[in-house]
This record gives sequence, structure tokens and C-alpha cells, in this order.
Amino acid sequence: MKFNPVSYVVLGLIGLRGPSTPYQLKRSAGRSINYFWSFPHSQLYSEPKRLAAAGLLSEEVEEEGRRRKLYDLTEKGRTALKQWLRTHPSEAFEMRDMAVLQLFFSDFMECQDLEELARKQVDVYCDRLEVYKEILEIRKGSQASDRRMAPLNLGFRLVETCIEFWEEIARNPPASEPAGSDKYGNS
Amino acid sequence: MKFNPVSYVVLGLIGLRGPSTPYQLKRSAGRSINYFWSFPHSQLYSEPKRLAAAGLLSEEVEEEGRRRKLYDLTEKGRTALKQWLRTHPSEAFEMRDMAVLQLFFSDFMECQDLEELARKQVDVYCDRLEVYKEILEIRKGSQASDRRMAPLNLGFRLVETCIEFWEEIARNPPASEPAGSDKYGNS
DNA sequence: AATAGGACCATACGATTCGGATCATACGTG
DNA sequence: CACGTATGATCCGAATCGTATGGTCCTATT
Repeated sequence: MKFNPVSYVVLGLIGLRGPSTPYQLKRSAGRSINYFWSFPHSQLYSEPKRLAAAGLLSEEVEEEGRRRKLYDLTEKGRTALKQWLRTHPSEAFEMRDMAVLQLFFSDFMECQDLEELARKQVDVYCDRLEVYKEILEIRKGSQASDRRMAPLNLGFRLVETCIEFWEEIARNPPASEPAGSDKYGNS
Repeated sequence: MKFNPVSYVVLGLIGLRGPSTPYQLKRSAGRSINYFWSFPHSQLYSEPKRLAAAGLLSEEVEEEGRRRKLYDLTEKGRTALKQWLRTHPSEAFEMRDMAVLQLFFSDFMECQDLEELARKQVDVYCDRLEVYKEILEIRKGSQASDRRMAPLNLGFRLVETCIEFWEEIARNPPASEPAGSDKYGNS
């Protein structure tokens, strides 16, 4: 049995929520985990199966209707989760951002294209800020623990940082050099 | 011919650097692009081959020695690059951060484990800040354009934000609720 | 000048992940 | 009931990953 990050997502979510079906996990993940650990939803169907086969989850199949499967932590599963939480990662986040990629190559863009890119990104991040606010609001209702709120706070600040950044770019697009041969340090 | 982000990474980097071998691309990407668009280096060997087959790059093979291949933009390639730069993405960044994932599940952690996690992350991001400073320093020497510097600046600020965040967590770990059944909104 | 060790460079390929296409079930509405 | 829409689950070809591996070049040492 080899673990991957999604294994822990599943174990952790079930730990927090109690017995869950894959679809419930998907919904839960969608408004939280996916913002700092994205993955395709199909894994939330295959992964619990794997974990159940390895004895970390119990599986109960609904007999009629959609044949939903209800998973719950076994002792073994709970132990694995706690075990994982004792080993701390030593890497920074990885990110992928198309817009920044384009910004990096923006020497090949017209100035107005760059401005447009920046404005669009401001919009994108403002929208996301709204989403965060909504979620934060909802969470205040349910009594989610401060610890589960913390990642949202980080997301929030990160998004704010991005907004400031792109606003500056939009307001005052940096000058381009007509991309020459080897000015870019190849060291 | 289907394009993917790495296609544009290759086209763009060669555009900036002029004729390049895959290894040179790898070096260049390592200290810049990889921070906001990570991918395995092996793609920098396979992708140029694909692009050359499609006529977007010219390929020149060194006959003896390491049989390095030197790639350069064709007109078609340069056009494709500019074309791409005119279509702006409308998504925010995707990120993956193990530490935040653990933070999200930290209701299952002892308080001191959480503190340790936070301290470790502070270290990680301080290290990265140093790296950014170095690169910024180097770039000041070579006259990289302001536009190519911009992504670094964003990275810098994002890292600062992370440092502040994790410092707060370390200083004052949020309270945990003994993770119950369904307090977490499943809406 | 021979050799050894380490850095540099390149590639292949099995394993994993992706993500959308698809299908099935339930539910609400008139 | 019939139809449209939301919910729920699964599959599978394609894309990506990432490491193992092997070759080449440099330089220090004797």
C-alpha cells in the first residue's frame, strides 16, 4: 500500500466529517481543500476503494438505488492519519499560474495586451476573494474550528497580495526590452 | 499538434534566449519559471522535439560528442508564441501545499506538533526568500527587463505573506476542537 | 599520461494521474 | 406522467510524471 496526498485527504476528511460517501467528500473538498491542494474528483471514488482494500477504511454498500458507498475510518486508518500528521513536510508550495507565465514572456506582448491581462487577473482574484468571504461567512455559522479556518485565512491573504500586484501592473505596466538574444542570465 | 503550457515555456524561453539546447532551457527554467510553473525537466527534452516536428522550431544536431540539439524559433514558432500571448487566461493560480493540508487537518494533531510544523514552514519560506534575493541580485547584473523581473516580485511578496502567516501560527497556535462528526459544513 | 571521481547532459519508459465523457438515478414541476 | 435539471458514480484513453540509467566531459592527483 502506497500513500499519496489524496490518501490523506480522504482519511482526513472522513475523520472530520464522520462516515461519508465519495460524493460528499467531493463537495467538502470543493470549497476548501481544492484551493490549496487541487486534484480531479474521480480520485475521490477510486482512492477510498483502495484505502478500504488496505483496511484503513470500512466500506458499506447501499443495496438499492445509486449503490452509494459509505466509508468510515477504521482504527488502522485513524492511526495512519495521525502518523502522517507527525511527519512534517519541508517544501514550500508549488504553484501554477498561467497569467504569471505570460507575464514572464510579456516582452513579446504589446503594452495594451499586458494591461488587459492584468485587469483580467484583478477581476479573477476579486471574484475569488468574494468566494472566500462567502465561505468564511458560512463557516462562522457552523462552528468550524479555528484550525480549519486557518487555511482559508492564508488563501485570503495570498489573494489579496495577488490583487495588489496585478493592480500595480495594470496601473503602471513595466517597460519591455525588445527581447534580445542572451540578456537573460543563463547561469 | 496540441499545445500545452510547456510548449509555450519552450517557445518563450527560446525566444528570450535565442538558440538553445534542452539543458540550457532546463537551467534557465530552474531559477525562474519553475517557481510559478513547475514541471519535470524531462519534458524539456521531449517537447522541443515535438515542436520541431510541427515546424515551430528548427533543430540542429551536434554530430559528435553529446549529440546536443540546438533549437531555434522559426517564423511559425514566433507567431504561435505571440498568438498565445494574445489569449489571456481567466483562472487564478492553482497551488499545492502539503503544510497547509496538514494545517487543515490539524485538529488531529497535538498542539506542539502544530507549532513545530509552523516553525519548520517559517524556515522553509525564509530560505526561499534568500533564494529570491540572490536571483534578484544576479538579475540586476544582467539587464533583465522589468517584465521578466515582475514574476519574481510577486513570488517574493507571496513568500513574505506565507512567512507572516506561519509566524503567527507558530506564535499563537489556534485552538483545536476535538474533531467531531459533522460540524464541518457539507453544503 | 593515466586514472578516478564528479559534474554535466540526455533519454527512455513504467507508473501514475488526469480529466472529461458518459451513464445512471433522483427529484421537482406543471 | 413526462420532461428537464441536479445529483451521483464510473470508466478509460491520454497526458504527465519522475526517476533510473547511461553516456560525456572536465580536472585534480599522482
